[in-house]
Amino acid sequence: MADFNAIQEKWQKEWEKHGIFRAVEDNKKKKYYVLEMYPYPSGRLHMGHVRNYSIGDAFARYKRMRGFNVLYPMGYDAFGMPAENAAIKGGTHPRKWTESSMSDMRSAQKQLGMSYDWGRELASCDPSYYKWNQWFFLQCLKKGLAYRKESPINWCPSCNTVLANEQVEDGRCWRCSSVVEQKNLEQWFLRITDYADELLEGLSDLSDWPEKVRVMQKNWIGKSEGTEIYFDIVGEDGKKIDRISTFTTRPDTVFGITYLVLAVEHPKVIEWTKGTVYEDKVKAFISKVKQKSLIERTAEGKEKNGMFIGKYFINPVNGERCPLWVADYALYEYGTGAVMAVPTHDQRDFEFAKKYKLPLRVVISPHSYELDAEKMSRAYTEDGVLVNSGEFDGTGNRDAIKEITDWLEKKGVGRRTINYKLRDWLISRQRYWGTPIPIIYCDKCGAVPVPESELPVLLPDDVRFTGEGNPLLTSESFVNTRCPKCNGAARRETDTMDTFIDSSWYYFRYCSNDEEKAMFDRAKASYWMPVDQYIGGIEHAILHLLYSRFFTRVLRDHGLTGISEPFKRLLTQGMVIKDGRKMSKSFGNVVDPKDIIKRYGSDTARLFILFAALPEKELDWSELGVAGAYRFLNRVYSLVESNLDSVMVEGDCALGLDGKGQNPKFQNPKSPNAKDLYIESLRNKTIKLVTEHIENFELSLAIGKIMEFVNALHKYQDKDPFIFGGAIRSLTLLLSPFTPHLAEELWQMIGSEGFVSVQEWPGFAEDRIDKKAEQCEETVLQGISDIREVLALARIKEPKRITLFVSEDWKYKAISVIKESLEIKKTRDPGLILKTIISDPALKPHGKALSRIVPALVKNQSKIPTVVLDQDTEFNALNENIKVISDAFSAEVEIIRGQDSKEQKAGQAMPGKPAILIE
RNA sequence: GCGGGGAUGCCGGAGUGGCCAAACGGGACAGGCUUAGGACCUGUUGGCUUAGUGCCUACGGGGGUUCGAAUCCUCCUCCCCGCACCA
Repeated sequence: MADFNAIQEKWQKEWEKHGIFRAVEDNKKKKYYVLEMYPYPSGRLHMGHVRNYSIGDAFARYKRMRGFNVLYPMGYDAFGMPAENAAIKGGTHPRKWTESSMSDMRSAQKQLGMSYDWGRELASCDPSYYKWNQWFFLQCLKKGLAYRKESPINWCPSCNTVLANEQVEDGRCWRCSSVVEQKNLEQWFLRITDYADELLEGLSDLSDWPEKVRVMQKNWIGKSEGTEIYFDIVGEDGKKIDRISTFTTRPDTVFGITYLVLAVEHPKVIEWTKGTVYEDKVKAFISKVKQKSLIERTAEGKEKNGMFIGKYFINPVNGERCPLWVADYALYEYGTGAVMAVPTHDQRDFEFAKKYKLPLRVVISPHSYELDAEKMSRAYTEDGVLVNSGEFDGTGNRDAIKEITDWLEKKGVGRRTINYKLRDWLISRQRYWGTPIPIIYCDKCGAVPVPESELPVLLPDDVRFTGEGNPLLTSESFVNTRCPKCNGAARRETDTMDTFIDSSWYYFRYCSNDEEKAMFDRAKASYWMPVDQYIGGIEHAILHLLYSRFFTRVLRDHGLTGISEPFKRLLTQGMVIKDGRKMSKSFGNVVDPKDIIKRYGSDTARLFILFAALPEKELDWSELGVAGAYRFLNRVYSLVESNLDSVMVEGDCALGLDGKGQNPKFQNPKSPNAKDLYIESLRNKTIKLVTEHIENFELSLAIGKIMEFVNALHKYQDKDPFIFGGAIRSLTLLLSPFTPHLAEELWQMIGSEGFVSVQEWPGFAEDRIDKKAEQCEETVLQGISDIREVLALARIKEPKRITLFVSEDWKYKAISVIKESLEIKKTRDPGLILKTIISDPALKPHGKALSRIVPALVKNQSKIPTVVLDQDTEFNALNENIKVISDAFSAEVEIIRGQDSKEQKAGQAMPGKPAILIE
């Protein structure tokens, strides 16, 4: 049994000593940037991390072996609440806590054998990093992309800070799950909405992102095209007092408006009721609604509440006067905060109107029946024809959308507009452990930006962590400063930035992590960026990935980069679960990677985790599975160790099936025999499939193929040392991305030079024809399972003639087998020949099958001179098709009739199954 | 409600028109090795079976297309995930 822990330590030291994973810009080489979402250093590496890195490392190693100049860095998302909470609890300074966590994490990552370029490491809590957050913020400020505004915001009472919209899940804080409160505060925002349209448009270019993530982002941005309609507001006396605008996507229903609702936050509600009999009641209603939590207000199936506010509006299309209401179902943040209500054609309005006995009027009539407003049980939201709509009666409702909008625009009572759900990004946080916002408040000059020359604004150390309020407020030396403009006494902004700012550009920083004069070196970034392969959890589908896409565009518009999209290809890895639930402390089902590594070694941990499930899927942790991976690695080790005397490594391939020609040193007179050929062709096939699987991120399938190969090598008797040696060499190369330590060890054992980690990936032949393997003995095989191999052999031998005997059951199958053996892919365009065949009704039954192969054969210029298909007389059509084949190849086609000749020729051919004779 | 993804053998999980009773691994069973256990190796692992290159039943359920369907179309059921009073 191999001592995997010793092997892994040995090679980790060697790799480090020789610095083989360092990435250096080289314009002559094609780059490839592999990146995992940098972790928050919580101090404990969990299985999710191991999975994330195992996937990334396997891919980075593979790409490196494919000859790419690979950038594969690691760093830490080092600002954040847990460090601060630890300080409150334990009295350790967040910096200290974070640094020790990072060091634990780093050593665990090194122990796993990840091939990072550690020279590019970064930590976001480092002043040399967060300085550039501040600089970037100031640039945004100059451009008007950063602004300060008082508005209703989400407040987490437990974290003692505000949250961005993206950080509220089901009305709860994304971190601590406390119920989020609504507050009105003055805060800093980034104007991400300026980029809403571009962020949406850009999604269509991200073809290598999971559909799911793209859809989630699309929904989050929530673009909807519609119409703004203006209504004059009148009092009881009919006198116009104001004007209001509403947003709708259904202008075709304007004639059905019977009331209008305003959101409770809408300032006009207070204004218009002031001093009226409605004032007190409305105020009471508003405060009642506002008291409710976000969860209560948005709960499913919640009953809608509202009240009349004593004012009316005039519908511009028909001059009708209808009542104005305030209601909790209108959202102030969306559209204009005012909604035109059409109860007959909107379910929400319908429910509200029924509850408060507001009138209903049908304006869209279904094609096949008539609606009666009195009898409707729910709103009619399908298409139909306009009725009760004046000059628009009889128009289809979809056409009416355009026509009515045109009409509104012409009359100056409406206009086309676009609405987004996306809100600006609130970046202020009332916490200590983050990037200080570089702003100084002066009584005279207002909010004054810190001059760039004074950056970074350092986080002070003289703070007290009381657990109440922002610790930064306790630092006198930080808070009290002088105004950069007037030099008068002033106070610093004590809010820090959302840590998502840090993670929105760290991937640029890796390109030149030591750059002191800029966020990053533009030239280096333009070599490495964009990230070619990004890997991380689905939980960042919106937050981090949307912010990063926004940041990259801002950087672009600032002239710092030429790209718009930071991540070319994205893989969202699945969760690691155990016993049917997520691995988590609260479920008590956590498996510590350290224990697994100690017991089985890193290679086993990595192999299991990659083999147990496809990367995107959930991975069910299984102790038995881990043991299985461990057994497999032992089997591989002993396969090599106990057969070292049969290993002769003279290149990958003895017979030249890799297309490079036969190895001149290969001269075993008994070889190649069928077993040798089988191993050789399996080797070729394995390389091909493993390569394809890795490219498609089907890592578990790639490993499965390697396992099959190992099983076959175990069964390989009377080994030819060249062929076996070549197979072992290939196997070692294939294993290298997955179990790099064992691969290095094997590489050394078989006497190969250098590190396997930086060898060239093995090649494979797409086409297995090899003229130099002609000497292999003439073979006659029969039976279904052999067809494929026989045809492969046939091609090596360049036979004069192949006779394929098929019974009726097998006609179609045989054709498809030929097709596949000749490596003809699906032909979607059957071309001229197909037309000829199916135009004759007599050919119909087999036309389809043959029509797929014949044009393909022609196109591929198959090297088989003669194809003989046995046939039953009733299948005249087959004859015809064979003629087609014959013409296509200008070759002789023999048709053998009857049982006798079949049995004769095939020798042992059994009825019902095909046989092949090679001459 | 809208959107995305699923349902395969004892289990995890491949397979997207014919080498499919279904890869690979786990588990189980039998045998070998061994003082024994473990480890390792070999074989079996849907049912029937005259043991055959045999038959039947099967890839969530119904219907369809096809010479042929786990795979394509259609309807249905159930599960997971995201968004959700977005006008």
